[in-house]
Amino acid sequence: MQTGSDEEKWEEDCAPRRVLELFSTKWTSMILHTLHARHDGIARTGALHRSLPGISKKMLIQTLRELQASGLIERHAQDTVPPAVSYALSPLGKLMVQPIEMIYDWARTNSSALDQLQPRSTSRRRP
Amino acid sequence: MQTGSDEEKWEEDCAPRRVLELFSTKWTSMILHTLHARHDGIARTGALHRSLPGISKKMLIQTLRELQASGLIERHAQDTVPPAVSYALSPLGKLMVQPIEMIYDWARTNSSALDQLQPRSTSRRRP
DNA sequence: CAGAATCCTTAAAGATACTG
DNA sequence: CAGTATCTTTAAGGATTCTG
Repeated sequence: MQTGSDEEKWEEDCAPRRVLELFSTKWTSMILHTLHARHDGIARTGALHRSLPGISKKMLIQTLRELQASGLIERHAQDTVPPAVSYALSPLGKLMVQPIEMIYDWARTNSSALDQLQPRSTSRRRP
Repeated sequence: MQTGSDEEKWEEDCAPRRVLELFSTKWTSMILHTLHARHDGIARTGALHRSLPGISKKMLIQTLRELQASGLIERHAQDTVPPAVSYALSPLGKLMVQPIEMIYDWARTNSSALDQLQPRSTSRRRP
């Protein structure tokens, strides 16, 4: 009994669920994390792409667009040729980085325990 | 520069990504959270169902099966009629509850800032 | 370099009905 | 009460090609 209101009101649209939605898109958290932890909050498209093993160009751009629409990152384009585009964490983005880093930190310090986690047998496609 | 190894090795299968995968299944975190926060770690199927607004019976059972296969919960069935089944957090499950609660706590204390988050326009189906 | 435009393949999710 | 069995729908993700 910590805060007083132990009778938590369960709405379908509560703050936790909104955050979880962000986590549910595969690349969202990884992009925000990489932007923060590897590029100090701002990076060009190509650099970002190279820092994210496994992502396709399409998913990178698409997720960046969604992050921009959500107000988590800002897109800065210099009208040169060839074009130079940077993506930077917005203030709201820097806030959202907090829970993401919490997860990353927790995962790293508990990585050995996580080895016991039985992996899900999804997408067992042969190479 | 905190830990020393700032040159983080990026593998596709690292601890953070494994945790994020759990978060990517819609109901996983909510079930674990509910089990922990509303039922003290153990609950019967029906009670759990009633505590999770919006979930279908199929998704509940299906996700419970996956959580069980991952070793996060244990299923206890009494062979009576009608059957009485309980699901309880395993030790590993209690561990995984930690990051989930971190997210929930963070989301609640930052709920006002989260209002600025532009919702994604997915599933705009009319009722 | 950055991105748009297609096409395609899978899962995730949900609705519904049936069973012991 | 707890669970299975189907059947749809939709979205997520990915591969590839083209453009300024």
